[in-house]
Amino acid sequence: MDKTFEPRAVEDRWRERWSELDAFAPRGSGAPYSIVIPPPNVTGTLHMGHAFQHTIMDALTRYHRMRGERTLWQPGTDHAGIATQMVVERNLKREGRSRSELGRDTFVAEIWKWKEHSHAIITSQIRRLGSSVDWSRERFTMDPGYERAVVEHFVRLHDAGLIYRGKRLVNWDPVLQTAISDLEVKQEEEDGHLWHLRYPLADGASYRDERGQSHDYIVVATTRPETMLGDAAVAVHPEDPRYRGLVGKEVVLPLCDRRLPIIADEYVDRSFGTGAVKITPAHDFNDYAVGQRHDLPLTNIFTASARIADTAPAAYRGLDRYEARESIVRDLQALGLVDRIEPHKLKVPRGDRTGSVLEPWLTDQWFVDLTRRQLTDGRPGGWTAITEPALAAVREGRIHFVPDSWKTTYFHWLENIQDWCISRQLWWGHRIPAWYDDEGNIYVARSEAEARTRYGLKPSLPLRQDPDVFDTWFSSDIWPLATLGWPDCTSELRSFYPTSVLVTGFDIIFFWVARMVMMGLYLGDEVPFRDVFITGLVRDPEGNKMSKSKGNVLDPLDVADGITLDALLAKRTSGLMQPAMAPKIAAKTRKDYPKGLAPVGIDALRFTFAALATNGRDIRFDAGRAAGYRNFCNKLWNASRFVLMNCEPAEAASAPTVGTAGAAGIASSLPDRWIRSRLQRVALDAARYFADYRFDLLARTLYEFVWNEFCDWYLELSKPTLSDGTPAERGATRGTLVEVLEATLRLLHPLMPFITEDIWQRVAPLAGKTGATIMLQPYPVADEARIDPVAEGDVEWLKAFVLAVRQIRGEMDIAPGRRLPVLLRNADDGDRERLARLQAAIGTVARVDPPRVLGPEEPEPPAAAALLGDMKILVPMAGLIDKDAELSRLDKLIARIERDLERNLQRLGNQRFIAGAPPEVVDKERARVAGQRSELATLTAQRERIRTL
RNA sequence: GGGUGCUUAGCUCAGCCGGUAGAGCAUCGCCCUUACAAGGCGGGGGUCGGCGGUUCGAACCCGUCAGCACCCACCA
Repeated sequence: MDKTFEPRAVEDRWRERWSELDAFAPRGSGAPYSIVIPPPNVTGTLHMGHAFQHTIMDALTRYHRMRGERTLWQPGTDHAGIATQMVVERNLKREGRSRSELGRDTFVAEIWKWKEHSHAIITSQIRRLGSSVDWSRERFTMDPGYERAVVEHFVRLHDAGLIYRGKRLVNWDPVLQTAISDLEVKQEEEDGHLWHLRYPLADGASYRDERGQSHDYIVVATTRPETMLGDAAVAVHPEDPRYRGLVGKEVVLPLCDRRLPIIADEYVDRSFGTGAVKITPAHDFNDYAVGQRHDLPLTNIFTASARIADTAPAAYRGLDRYEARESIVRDLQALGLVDRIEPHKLKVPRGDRTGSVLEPWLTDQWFVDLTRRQLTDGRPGGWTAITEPALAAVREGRIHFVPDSWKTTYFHWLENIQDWCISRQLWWGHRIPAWYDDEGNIYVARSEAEARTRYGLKPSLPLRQDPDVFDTWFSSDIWPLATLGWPDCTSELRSFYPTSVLVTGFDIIFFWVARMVMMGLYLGDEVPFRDVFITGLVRDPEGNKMSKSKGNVLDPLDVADGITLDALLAKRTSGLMQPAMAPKIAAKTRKDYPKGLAPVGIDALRFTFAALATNGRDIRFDAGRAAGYRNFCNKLWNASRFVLMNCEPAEAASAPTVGTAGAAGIASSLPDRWIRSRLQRVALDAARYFADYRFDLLARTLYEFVWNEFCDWYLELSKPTLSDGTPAERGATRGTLVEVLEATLRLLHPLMPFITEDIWQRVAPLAGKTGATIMLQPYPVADEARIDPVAEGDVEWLKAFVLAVRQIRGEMDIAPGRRLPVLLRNADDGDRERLARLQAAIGTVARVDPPRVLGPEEPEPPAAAALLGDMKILVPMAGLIDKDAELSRLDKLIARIERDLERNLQRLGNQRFIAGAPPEVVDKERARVAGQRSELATLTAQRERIRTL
């Protein structure tokens, strides 16, 4: 083995080998365990968040596979309608081409080309990460079988009365020129103005203001003066005394030569502005509702690109909405109709993809009814809305959120849900399976041919398919079903649905999780997954969200493989939407990664994600942490080298190598029993942490076991046996080394697949194990009979002994290599017995001569002292230890004990503590105080002795 | 306007059922001790955001305030 762990070579070797072995496919006849991948968008490449979630999913997959379950991790990718179309449009724009120029078919062909490109990158990234997905089952949301499922999905919902088409006010993106759903709208507070406009009263009516002054107009306040062209009324509150006499009268809409009624509606807030509101039903969601109540006409004044339409006065037609605003305000000012303009903060709706300001716009769209319709397919169980079973499933615990608190968010959204607009005026996506004849009749069916037979249409009747496509999420909400073969009742569907767990981010609980639950229950008659493990977001070192535009993204493979500062700078500053940001991005990058990133390898990257995966919280990616786990890999690598050097047949020729420790009458040494005992406890913990999705605690437990117990203590304790033990003793220790290392590799494998596989291949034969891959070996299960509290106690004693000597050595700056004499005072029988057994180990590990127990009357030489219970450990000072240094060390020790003792005495002096606390706590406290008192006495005496030298 | 989460060492974070605060990184000292200098050994470093309450005992439970973050919502 090389002296240092070189991740890349190891990764490449095993990735290929696993692929040859077809080891990722479900096998065996165990209980099924399945995870569907949240399909990455084919918009580009995987980011840190994907790598994070993949770590978790792969750890779960490998763990359950090793436990012998029939395990499937279903892979695939998502066509991601808007997102992908935008990427391709942007690329075209760079080449000076456009979507409209290409036409639909050519454009879609371009997107397919892009899809292949992005898909190739994504799948190679997934392979690099070691994700053990079953590639043979890979799906894409637009592959033919999936397409069929999406059509079936729509038709079934439609036939059950859960789909309708209608002219509604929707969120319209004038740049993309498509409707989007409520979820895709981001409301941001922005600085704007509140324009107070005077609308003249008709027929000589008048309005008296608070000060009794009479006006021939009323003032309405608006943040969007240009929408006045579409006004249908002015509304006041029914109980507003200021306007009581005006309700039912009319105003003259300036610039438009129209009369508008003054209406009364509870919607109006009397305290805002003047208490009078212009109502524009076709361009505002609230006004739309008011308009419905009062039967107001809908005047659509915008075109699809948010220019003024021909329904408006000629003067403004064709103007962009903001040009129109300026122009209208100018004209109103000229007429003296602008009362005043105030600065005002308002919520501006923007598309989460384009960032463009959205318009509420009146169009024909398809909706899923999530609120009010009765199902017409006679479904048993009292379905009222499709949301109800989805709420019940979580409420009744058939689906568990981890962390549990996310269910609140889920409930809140489903309980306040609106109908879902699923049609998009895009070219990339699933065409809606609906056909129209020339009279506008709609025929929904699985195909045009089916439409004709279903609705009895003549073959000659011309039909046009709806040009729109579905919202991406309308196809991904059946992902767990469709990837397993639905609508066919395949054996995969039967065994792997419901899936075991969904691992995803909180940002798509609404978009995806809730909708999958609804559709899974409706179409699949079962929840789509039992657990939902919600991960946090991966953020940059300052806690900012990672995004290309902020220039703070990291490619997970760059973390694994390392990247120079220059290359990272180039990646982050190229192809920016706002090139002006480049210097700022470069500066921040230089600050965060002054030397670029050193390679850490996939295993360390994965271990980092696991260790940071605490309780669903967002994580700040910490390159230092990753480097620490790279060191951990190296530690494991070198510990394995040590084991192999000492246990490989050539090295071990002089003694029995392995075999089961304890077999053949070989007595296990204390350290052997201790480390095996610890191993059982670790296996116990690991099982618990997997069950609880506590990957952070899992990682920490394994890290500490390997480093702090196996390496720091067990390997050191094995050395004297390996060099000086009898052949039988050596054989037993070799057996334990190999046995514990081999099991540890299996414990670690789900988190660190590559390094564990590579080492396991060399270690397994020594442990008498065979197998093509560690992946298919059983995950260690604790054997509680091998937990050995006596051995654990003995080793604790030994560690305390060694630490005491090391403390003296360290504080006195005595070279580690220098052997020290040690004398003992007050050793009781237990101490003597342990000493006899552990003398060799102590000698090697603490680098001391065999400790000698002083006789009762034997005088004590000047020495530095430490305590182990009542036993005093003495390191004679002669030629080694400076008197003042030892005095100050003792002072420090004494001060610390005094401080603690004082606090504890105070506690014991408290009657209510004695009376109120459980007796065992009080006893523990008493024992502690007694110990501290005696330590203090001994150390104080020791200090006096040294002082008087 | 509702809701959720967070605040612990210089930094990033653990801390389970309430019982004397932990890790990694950073820092200081001694060491190239044949598994590992990507290492070993030792040290220093915390009023657990503030205040109040419950309790024999609070980082942990309750209340409150402050700050930060996020989510939802139709106030022109």
